[in-house]
Amino acid sequence: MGVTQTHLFTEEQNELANLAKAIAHPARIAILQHLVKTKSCINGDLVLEIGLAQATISQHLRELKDAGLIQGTIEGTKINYCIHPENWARLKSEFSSFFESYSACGSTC
Amino acid sequence: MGVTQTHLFTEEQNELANLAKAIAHPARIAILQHLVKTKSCINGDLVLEIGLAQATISQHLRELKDAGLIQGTIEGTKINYCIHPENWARLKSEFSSFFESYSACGSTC
DNA sequence: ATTATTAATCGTAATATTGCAATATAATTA
DNA sequence: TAATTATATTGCAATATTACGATTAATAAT
Repeated sequence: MGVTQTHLFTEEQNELANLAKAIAHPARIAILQHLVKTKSCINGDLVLEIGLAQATISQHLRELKDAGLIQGTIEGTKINYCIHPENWARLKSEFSSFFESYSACGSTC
Repeated sequence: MGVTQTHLFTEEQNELANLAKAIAHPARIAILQHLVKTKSCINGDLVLEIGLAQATISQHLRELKDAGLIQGTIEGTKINYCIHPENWARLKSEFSSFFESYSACGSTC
């Protein structure tokens, strides 16, 4: 045990859960907020901005990249990360439709 | 190690990450979708609906309750769960403002 | 009172995540 | 080429999560 039984759920449910998991850590929230604010940034900035070790930041960046939320372009020895516009929009719309499926009116609890 | 260093982050970042974590599992997404659809439901329904064991569903329900996303009222031997309207609205608005902080126009990647 | 029904809790095993030091890789500069 | 700089990867330890059987608690029905 200890492994999520993804086969029990729909593609949509697993996808939404994975997207949520990608942002389910304050460091990754902080990274995304920094990317949004500065429009782009390099890995080293984040190590200073956030107090975590370089290896840890790199790991969080990879998770965000794997989830498709950010992309990086090589600039010399540095790597310039930024939000992935299309996937960000998709994330936003998937969460929106999830949240909006509930209209608070007729709750019988 | 293995423990998230919450002290490095703002209240807002930790809160958003925790809310994301609450929905970062397909079973919890499925439970919420079922609650949205049926307006209310009991634990036993979910055990049939989803293929997980009763103890596992109960555990997921507690996580959703701890995050404030659902509430339950006792009805005889059963417990009737439903979405927590105010907290759902808060969740929705926090995610909205997070997603909308990024406007896709000026990305320089 | 005893028995059924329903859900929560406990205990435990398996797996995942978080974090970092050390090392490796890749591009730049002297 | 060698040294430097910046990031990725590896290996490992600590902690968290997921899942479920067994048990418990609380109410309902007989």
